[in-house]
Amino acid sequence: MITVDMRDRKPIYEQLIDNIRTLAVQGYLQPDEHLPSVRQLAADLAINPNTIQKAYAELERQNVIYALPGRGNFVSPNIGAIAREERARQLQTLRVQLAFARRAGVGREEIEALLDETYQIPTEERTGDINE
Amino acid sequence: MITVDMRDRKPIYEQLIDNIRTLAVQGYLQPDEHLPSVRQLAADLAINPNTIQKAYAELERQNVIYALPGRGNFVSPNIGAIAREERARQLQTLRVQLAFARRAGVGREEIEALLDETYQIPTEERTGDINE
DNA sequence: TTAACTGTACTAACACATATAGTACAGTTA
DNA sequence: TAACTGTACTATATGTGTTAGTACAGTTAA
Repeated sequence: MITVDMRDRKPIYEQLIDNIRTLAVQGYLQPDEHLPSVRQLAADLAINPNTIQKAYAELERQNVIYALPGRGNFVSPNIGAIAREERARQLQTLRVQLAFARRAGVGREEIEALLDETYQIPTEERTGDINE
Repeated sequence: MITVDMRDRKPIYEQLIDNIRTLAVQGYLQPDEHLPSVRQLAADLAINPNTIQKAYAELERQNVIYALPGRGNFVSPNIGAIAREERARQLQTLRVQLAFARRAGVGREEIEALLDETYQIPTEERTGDINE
């Protein structure tokens, strides 16, 4: 489900970019799946079509989706490369955050406990339904 | 050393807040140490005094520093509570980032490797010199 | 006492990013 | 043909961050 949070400090178009890329990378959107049109998604989320267009344009630049003028926007078929990039980015962000945590006085044992917690919960189900 | 990065998306006053709080919490600034005056720091960093004032005001609100009108701004003597808050915040941020990393497909072993890397490097030296 | 510091409180102006509103045009589809 | 689609504009509004300038009261040292 594509959503936005108006109270979030992050701009709407960035929320959309991260949201849709995550959905695509994690398999909640199938390759070549037809995304909602600019005007339709704008109506659904009650925001301006220009904002949707801005997000779609950036997602196309990132090769997460592709556009066929007159037809619509579609999920990129080779999402694997995007997934690898996303994975690398999350790993790098985690590396930085680990350093911050250590400098703040967090002990390794505490992080191990967090790891247990994080990997305890089983992986979520994936379907082709965009609304999940 | 108090610094700002003009290219950073984060506002200058927020950089200053995080920067100074980190220096205080990690012992690079001593309790009751005299901070640079609003006008002096503005001159050093080549930014507007109002921006410094905004950061100092917020740091005082967070009990990281205290102000004596006519005298200057000083590091809070009971920085311990601030340090505990900072530690909790970093832990919470780490918790969220771990969840993101897992969802992006990062395996537990990779994170264990990052942990080794993070806790391998010995702790840095701390001095009372503000310029370190 | 005076001069030079200090924090603090304003107003005004500017720059920038975000978001909205409206219009237009060309390609696609039923 | 009608109703979709993406795309490209211009204009406007808004909020945030930053700068500029002024002012006033408290502190400190010569």
